[in-house]
Amino acid sequence: MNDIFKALNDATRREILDLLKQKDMSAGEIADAFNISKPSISHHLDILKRADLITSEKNGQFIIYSINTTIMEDVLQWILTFKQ
Amino acid sequence: MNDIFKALNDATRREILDLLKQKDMSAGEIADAFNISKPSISHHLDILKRADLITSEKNGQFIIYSINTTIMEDVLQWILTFKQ
DNA sequence: TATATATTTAGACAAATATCTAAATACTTT
DNA sequence: AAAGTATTTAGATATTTGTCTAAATATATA
Repeated sequence: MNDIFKALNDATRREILDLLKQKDMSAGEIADAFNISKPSISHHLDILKRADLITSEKNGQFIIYSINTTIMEDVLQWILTFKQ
Repeated sequence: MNDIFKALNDATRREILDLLKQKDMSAGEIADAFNISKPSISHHLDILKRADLITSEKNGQFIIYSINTTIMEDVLQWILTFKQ
């Protein structure tokens, strides 16, 4: 839970998730969507991956990232404990 | 949304919310539940309050904190955008 | 009014974080 | 094999964060 909230505590990373919600993307495509250096985006992707919020798969010289919605379920459950 | 995720990105603050989920508590009662100084807890309460996750009301020399579940709805909605 | 209790504010400090540039690794193409 | 493209790793740096102690503020009580 710590890793998840840590990962979500950054606007850039939340935007990355918003992008991946729409379609899988390579690291480069993701980086192109931001005004931030590729190494920094790579670091953000690493944090998201450690939190299991995304997965990656190598495809030739590209690395394709996908969102992992099952982890969101954990957050959802935590939030729901406050809903009554 | 930034303030909310920032507030949730700390185990102590999430525990404070878990406590307040059960009942309203004074700052002192909350502090007593942790092995952390009162000023530090006061600081955590401030961050939770800025995020609107809790409210406070003065009662004599005590300040009583309550959870504000309506803000959780915002997080819930954000999470739900990933659920399909 | 003086003392005790509850809480916050102020200021300091070590640890964590987001960012950068330069270099390394891995794959593709010529 | 050499050159180009994609991505990460390494190392540096400024900012943010969580914590502390000491002091200030506010209320209650003797």
